[in-house]
Amino acid sequence: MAITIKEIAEQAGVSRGTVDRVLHNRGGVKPDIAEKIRQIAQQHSFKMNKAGRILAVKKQPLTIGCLMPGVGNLFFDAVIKGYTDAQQELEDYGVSLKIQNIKGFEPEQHISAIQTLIDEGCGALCLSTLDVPEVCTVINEIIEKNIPVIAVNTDIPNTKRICYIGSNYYKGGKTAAQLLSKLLDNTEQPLRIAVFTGSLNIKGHNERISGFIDGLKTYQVSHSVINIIEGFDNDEYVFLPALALFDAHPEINCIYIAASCVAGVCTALRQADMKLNIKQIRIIVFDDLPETKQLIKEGLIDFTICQSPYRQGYQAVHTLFNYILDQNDRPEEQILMNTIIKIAENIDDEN
Amino acid sequence: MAITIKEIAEQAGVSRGTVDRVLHNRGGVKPDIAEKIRQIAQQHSFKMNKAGRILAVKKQPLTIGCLMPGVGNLFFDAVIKGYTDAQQELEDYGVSLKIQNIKGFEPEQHISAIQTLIDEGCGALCLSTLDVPEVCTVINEIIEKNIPVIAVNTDIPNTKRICYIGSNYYKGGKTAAQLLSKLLDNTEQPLRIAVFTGSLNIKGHNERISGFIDGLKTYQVSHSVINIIEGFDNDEYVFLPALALFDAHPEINCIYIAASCVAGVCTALRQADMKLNIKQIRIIVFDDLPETKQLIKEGLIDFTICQSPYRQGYQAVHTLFNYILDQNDRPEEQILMNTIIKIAENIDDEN
DNA sequence: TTGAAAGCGATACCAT
DNA sequence: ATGGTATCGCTTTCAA
Repeated sequence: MAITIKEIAEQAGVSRGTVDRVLHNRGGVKPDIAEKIRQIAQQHSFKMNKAGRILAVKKQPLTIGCLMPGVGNLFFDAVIKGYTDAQQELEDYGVSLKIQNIKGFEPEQHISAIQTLIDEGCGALCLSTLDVPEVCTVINEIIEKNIPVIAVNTDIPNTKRICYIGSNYYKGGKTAAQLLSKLLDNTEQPLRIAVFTGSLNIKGHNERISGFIDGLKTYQVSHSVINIIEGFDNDEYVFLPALALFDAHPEINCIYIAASCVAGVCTALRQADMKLNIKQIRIIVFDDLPETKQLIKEGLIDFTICQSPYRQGYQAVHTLFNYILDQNDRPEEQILMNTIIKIAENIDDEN
Repeated sequence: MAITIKEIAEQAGVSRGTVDRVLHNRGGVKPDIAEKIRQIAQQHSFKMNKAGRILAVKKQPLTIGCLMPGVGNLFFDAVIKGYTDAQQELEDYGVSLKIQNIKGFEPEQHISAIQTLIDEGCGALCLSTLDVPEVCTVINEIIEKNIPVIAVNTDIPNTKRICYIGSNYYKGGKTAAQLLSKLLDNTEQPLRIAVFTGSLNIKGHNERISGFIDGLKTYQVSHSVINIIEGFDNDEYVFLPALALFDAHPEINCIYIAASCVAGVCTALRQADMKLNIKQIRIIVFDDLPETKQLIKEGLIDFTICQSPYRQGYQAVHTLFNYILDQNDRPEEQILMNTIIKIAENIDDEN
C-alpha cells in the first residue's frame, strides 16, 4: 500500500496543505519541518496518487497546443489522429487540444504559429518544427515560462524540450539496406540505385540515406548510386526529374525513396516502362500513405518501412499529460518508434 | 463540458444516490423517476468521469487473475511482463495481480487453477487456456457470476469472454510465405520445405501452417513439403527428429518453424551441416525469444515474424480495467496484434 | 508559516 | 424507494 499525503501529514504532525507545499517545492515552509516531511516521504517511497491528482487539477484545465507543418500531407494526418485520440481519452481529465496547421517551412511562420498557440493559452506543446536557431530560441523562452514542450517526428535537440518522440531515421535506412541484401541472389549483377529524397536540408531524410549506404556496405551489397534527386515531398514536382532519370539510365535496377514522393516516382517509372524492365526493379520506400499501400498491394513496391505516425502523436499527448501530473517522472530523452517492415500481407496493420 | 451526476440529480430534483442507482441499473427506483433521469442523461449525453469513478472504486480494490500455461517458456514471460507493467500503472487505482503459472495442458489442471484464482478473490481474469468443452463450461459459469474474462494469446471462442487479445496466426503464416516469395529468384529451383510445429492439436500452430501453404499458392511459389514435425515447444525434444530429417533429406532448402523450438532445430541443422548447404537454406520462424534473436543476428535465420507478446499482456489488463470501470464501453470482439516482420536490424525493437 | 475546509465526481452505506 | 453523508487523494483558498 502506497502512503498518502494525509498519512504523511499525520506522521509529521502537520496539515495536508503543508505537505503539499513541500512536495511541490512551493516554498513557504520552515526548512526543518520541510526536511522532516521529505524524509518521511522518502522512507515510505511516496508516490502521488494519479486519480486524486487528476480530480484535483481538473480545476485548471490543460490545453495542449500542436504545431503541424504538413497541411494536406496525409502522413501528418496520422499524427494528428494520434493527438486527437489521446485527447479524447484524457477529456475526462480536463485536457483539450489546439492544432496549428501550417504549410511552409519558413522559420517566421513557425515562430508566429507557436506564439499563437501560447497566446491562446496552451499549457504544453507538441511541436514538429524546424531545427534552426531562431525557432529554438523562441522555444527555449517558452520552456523557461514553465510550458513543457515535446518534439514530435522532427527533433529539436538544441532546446530544453522534454523529449523527442519519433522515428529512428538512420536505422530505417539501414533496415532498408538489409532487406535489399536479402532480395539478392549472389549471382545477380550489382545494384544500380536511384535515390529519391525529400530535401537535402532535412536531417531525417539525410539520415535515411546514410543509414542506407552504410547498410549496403555492412551487408556487402555491391552497388552504385546513379543519382540522388530531391522531390520536396511533392508527387507532381518529382515526376519530370524522375522520368528524365529513368529515360537516361535504363540500367537502373533499384529505387530507394527516402521521403514522401512515392506516388510521383512510381507514375514516372510506369511511364518509362518501355526502356526499363519494371519487374526486375527492386523498390523500397518509407511510410504507408494510401498511394503507397496501393502500390505495395499491386506488387510494384517490394517493401515499405514505417514509423508509426499515429503512435507518435498519441504517445506525445499522453507523455505530456503525465509529465504535467508529475514533473518527477521525466520520460526518456528519446522515444524512438519501432522500425516497421511492411509488405502486402501486413500493410493494413495500424501501427 | 460534460454533465455530472450531481447536475443530473439537481435537474431531476433527486439525490445523487438515486441517479447512481439508475445509471447502474441497480434497481430500487420508481420507474417514472428512473425514466426521467435516463432522459436527462441522454439529452446531455452523459459520460461518467473516469477520474471520479476511479477514486470511488478504489474502496473495492480489484485483483486480476492471470492464467499462464507456460512455466519456463520465455514467450510467456513477455506476456507476464505486460501484465505486471500494466498493473503497476494501475496500482494507484487499486489494481493488483495474481498469476497462476502452470505447466501442462491437462484440462483438469487448468480448471483447478482457474478455480484457485476465483477462490482467492479475483474480480476479473486474463486466461490463456484450452479451448475444450470442460474448460469453457467452467469459464462460462464464472462469467455468469459477473467476473469478466479476456482470452489472451489463445482464443476461447465458445465462451462469453469479453474479447480475444492475441495474434492473427493465419496472417502470420501467410506473411511468411510472401516474404519467402520475395527471397526467391524466378530462376531458382522449387522450395523443398521442412515444417516444424508445436503440436498438431493446437489451433494457432495449425493456422500458421495453413496460412503459409495458402500464401505459397497465392504468391506462386513452387514448392513441396518434405515433412511436418511436431516439436511440442521443446528444443531438446525436437533435436533428434530434426537431425534425422535433415540427414534423410539433403534436398531440403527451406525451413519453416511455426512454434517455439527454433533453437533445437537450428542446432540440429548445424550438426547436419555436412550434407546440406546451410548457407542456401531459407529459414523463417516465429517470435523473438533470446535464442532466436541471436540466430537472426548471426544471419542463420532470414526472418522472424512476431506477435507482440508484451503488448498482449499489457493491453489485456488495461482493457479489463476499463471494462470494469464502464461496462458500456465493450472492446472489439477480437483485438489482433500487428504482424511484425523482424530482421537483424530491427530485432531489438520492443513491440 | 501553517491549518482548516471546500471541492473535484462517483460510490456505498446507513437512515428514513 | 429515496436522501444524506462520508470517503477516495490531492489541491487550493482563506484564515489565522
